[in-house]
Amino acid sequence: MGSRQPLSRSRILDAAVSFADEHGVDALTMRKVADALDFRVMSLYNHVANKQEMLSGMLDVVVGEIDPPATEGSWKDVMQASAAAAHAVLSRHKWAAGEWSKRPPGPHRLRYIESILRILTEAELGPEVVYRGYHAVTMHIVGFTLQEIGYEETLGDNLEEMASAFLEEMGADYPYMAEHVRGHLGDHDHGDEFAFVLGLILDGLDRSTCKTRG
Amino acid sequence: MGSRQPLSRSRILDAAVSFADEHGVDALTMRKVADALDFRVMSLYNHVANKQEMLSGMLDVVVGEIDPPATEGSWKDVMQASAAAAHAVLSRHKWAAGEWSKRPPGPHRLRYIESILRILTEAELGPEVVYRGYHAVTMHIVGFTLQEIGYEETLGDNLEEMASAFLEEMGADYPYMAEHVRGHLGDHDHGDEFAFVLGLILDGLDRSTCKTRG
DNA sequence: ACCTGAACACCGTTCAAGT
DNA sequence: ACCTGAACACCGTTCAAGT
Repeated sequence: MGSRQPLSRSRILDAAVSFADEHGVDALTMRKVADALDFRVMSLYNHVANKQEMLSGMLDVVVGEIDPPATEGSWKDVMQASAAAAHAVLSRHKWAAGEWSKRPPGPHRLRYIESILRILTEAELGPEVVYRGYHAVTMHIVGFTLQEIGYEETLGDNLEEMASAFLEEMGADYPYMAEHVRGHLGDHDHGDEFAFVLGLILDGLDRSTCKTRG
Repeated sequence: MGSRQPLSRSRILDAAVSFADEHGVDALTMRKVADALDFRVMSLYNHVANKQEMLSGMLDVVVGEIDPPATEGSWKDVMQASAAAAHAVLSRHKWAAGEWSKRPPGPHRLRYIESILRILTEAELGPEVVYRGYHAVTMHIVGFTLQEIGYEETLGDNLEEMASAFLEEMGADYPYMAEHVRGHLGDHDHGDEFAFVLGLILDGLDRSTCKTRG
């Protein structure tokens, strides 16, 4: 808590990330971050420009936790593993996916983007498929995680309770949704959906390259 | 502006949506919404519970603008058209995609979800593919739009300028990104990326059904 | 160079008072 | 039933003063 080492940008970002992990990004306040570090608010402004810039820095700290992709293996396996690593990190910092598209990329994210593009380029998919594939893959990583977290948070802790309440109240009006909710509840194993959908995209990219080639 | 009809939940939501469209959701304030309607702040609380609930209502207003899917045609065509309609609406209200995963679904969104599930169910893909397909499709609609808007907003109005500045400064350090940025800048037509990636997903779902069917 | 007290212009929300 | 003045506990940020 109140460790009285001198303040620094890095210590501020770390404290802010921890706070957001624990209390959510909506509760994040310059004053709360300063409190956690046992300094007064205004001191923060000696090391970060303002709250927006601090949030950009926080996201880049998180992106820095994503392991760089493997240097060998089939491109699809490498891509799947790298996406899984990103997914794990974004699941650990539940506020981060929501910030992803709002913040300009910092140094860690630039390197991350570069690594994704490298995988796709070295797969020799052709420039057009690389271009579109990059957007498709990053969209999936961030979008899927965001959706997953959204489910958890809006349904709250008592997931089962909420779901069965929905089934009783509105199940008759929304038959297809009722069926879907039953799918969420049931003990049926849906496997790794994140990897499954990414697989569809990667296979599709592969196939559309073949079409272009031949 | 200051039309002095009596206040109502619906008028408040409409005014708030207009304000967010014009100035962004970060600038949205209870006081500003009240000002736009020529009432005082506190009056809003007679019609909406609080700011969070107002935002949920605003998102549901936006979802209500999405045309319901066609009742005939191949399931992929229907899905593509419905997704395009949603994409158009979310592009018109640039703040909405970012709220999507944060807000509990309102009545319009429940009907929207139901319509997506109906399309997939009637396509006879099998329960497992319907379950995963629903997540994949909604993820794509919201995630892709979010990413598109993020590009626009972080790059700002002077897109070309920013991009060529990046190319000169960091092009050497990030060769793959440099190539990608050139793709964004060039006059090469990339076609409808939104539809293209959704196509990969829909074809993949179709194919994985065939596999399951055996 | 870095920390901070005081201050400013704003927030969301409540509550009692009006009509 | 709906509107509102006053107030409360908070914000982000600036600036001049301290060391």
